[in-house]
Amino acid sequence: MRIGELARRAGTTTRALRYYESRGLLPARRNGNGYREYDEEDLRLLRQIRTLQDFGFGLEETRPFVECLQAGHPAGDSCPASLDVYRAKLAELDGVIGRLQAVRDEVAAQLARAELEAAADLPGGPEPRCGLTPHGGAD
Amino acid sequence: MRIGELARRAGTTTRALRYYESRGLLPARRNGNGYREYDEEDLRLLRQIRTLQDFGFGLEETRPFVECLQAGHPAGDSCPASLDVYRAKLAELDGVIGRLQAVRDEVAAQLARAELEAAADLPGGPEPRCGLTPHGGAD
DNA sequence: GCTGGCGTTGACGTCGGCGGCAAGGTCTAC
DNA sequence: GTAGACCTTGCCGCCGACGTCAACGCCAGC
Repeated sequence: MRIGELARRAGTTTRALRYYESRGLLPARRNGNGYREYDEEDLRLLRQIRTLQDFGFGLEETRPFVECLQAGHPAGDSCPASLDVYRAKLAELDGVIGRLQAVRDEVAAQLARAELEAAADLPGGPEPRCGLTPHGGAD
Repeated sequence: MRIGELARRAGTTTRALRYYESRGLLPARRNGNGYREYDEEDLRLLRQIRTLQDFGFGLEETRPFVECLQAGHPAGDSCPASLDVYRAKLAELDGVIGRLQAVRDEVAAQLARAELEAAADLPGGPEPRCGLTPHGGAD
């Protein structure tokens, strides 16, 4: 099949496919007129890429999975390198989630405080302090 | 004080300050030779910006806080517009965290499955399936 | 007067994953 | 033969928050 059909069947665009090829991720055969030619195996590789991308994996992170499939393994994550990517992504996600959660709690606290102060200011309250408190606590 | 000193005292760079000014966020007076001239109030504004930035707020999101301080309010979050930004950021964070958590759990599950299959493959296991499962479930 | 350390503006580079457009080649159908 | 649907390469644009020059001006000290 050609690039347009492959893109449609994988739910992506020809632009993305050419980009993947330029990154050496999804090589393509060429037929007589220079058109790219793909088969069902390429569709498998591409679906692996797309699935990981949908999960927030970067393109480079999908490479071990693709190479694993290309090497004839039954699944993209049948190889140790893929498992390493899983583990690294897991650690990365845990870090990001933890930091975001901390920020979320801090923002929620600041919002609650500011709302209280606003309510206290209407009847006539005391003088508050300056916005969001820096990380260090004391300046 | 001039731009270099302000940058040092706020823990940022002159480049960032000029950028903020170009965005209309932190205007500067000029002295005779064309140098930017700042005072302690500017330092307060800048610290407000930096604190919010450290929490992951975009520059535009800091604008209401800065304008609130410029309007003479005691804190950057003394104004309704700032509270709206808090609330929007809170909702945004909750959405992002929820999605990341879902991805995290999915990756953890895939990792566990793949590790099991790898262990089962060494002694001689059954045939597994393909990598990470797409969102839809059935294709 | 000359060095060095400040400051100025302007323009381009960064990172990722493509989108969009231009200018052309190729094949099919009518 | 010609419209139109596909394909090709290549290059610029985008998003945010600056970093990194380049080329220059200003001022203090020796």
